[in-house]
Amino acid sequence: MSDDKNKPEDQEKKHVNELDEETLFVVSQTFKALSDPTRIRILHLLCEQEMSVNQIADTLELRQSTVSHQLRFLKNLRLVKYRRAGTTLFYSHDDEHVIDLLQQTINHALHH
Amino acid sequence: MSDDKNKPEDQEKKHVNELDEETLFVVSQTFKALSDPTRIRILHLLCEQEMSVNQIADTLELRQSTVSHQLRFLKNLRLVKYRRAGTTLFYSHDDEHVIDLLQQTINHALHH
DNA sequence: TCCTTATATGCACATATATTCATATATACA
DNA sequence: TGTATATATGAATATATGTGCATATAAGGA
Repeated sequence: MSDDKNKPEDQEKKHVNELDEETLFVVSQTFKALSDPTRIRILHLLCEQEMSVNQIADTLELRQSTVSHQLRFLKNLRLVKYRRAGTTLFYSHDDEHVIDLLQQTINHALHH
Repeated sequence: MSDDKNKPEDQEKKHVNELDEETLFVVSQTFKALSDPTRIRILHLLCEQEMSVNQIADTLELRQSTVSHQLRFLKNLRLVKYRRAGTTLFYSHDDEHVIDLLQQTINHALHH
């Protein structure tokens, strides 16, 4: 058997730019936001319409505090925003790119 | 101010299909794989070329066992594969969709 | 002001996760 | 078979994470 097959170090070695720390942080945070089933369910809801905290909790059968905690997490990453109407806060998604990643991955999972 | 603005329940309410449990699991696992800086660095390396466990460890300045543990994680999700050459295992990526998600997100982070 | 409703927050706790060390396994070769 | 090299694995540990309870805050209406 030929040696080339086992020695990728002999090939033209492409230089891979190591990711800088900030990029690494942003990327990992983005995926971390999407790695929890509860947050996925919330964002999936908000794909289509804005909803109040209690509407989300009722729809997904979650505690109000659980939803509030996760919305804070998503808000800190600027993945959701809200508008106030009296005492009610209507949340909606605020990052098209992240919603796009989520939709892609859901579709991929559904069709495979 | 008009009432409509504050009553999304008056709007035609689109029915949002709740994600089934299996889809939710697959999607969250996929993003979980990409949520750790070490795994991101490994996958980013493997975007461009296959590498042995020790090459990865040397390049990224990680312990051999750390790399091996993470590769097992990625292998279980079929995100990487390997070929054997003697005692050496050359790992490469094995899921174009996931690599695509990673590249998109890195580019997005770099350009914003 | 008092009461009600909607949401946020702090704390506690259980669970999940990433890493390391030490060691086991596997392959090649003398 | 014995040795060297490459990788995998198990146990231990420190840290991160998600959730629930209780309570605080905030806004609106009587």
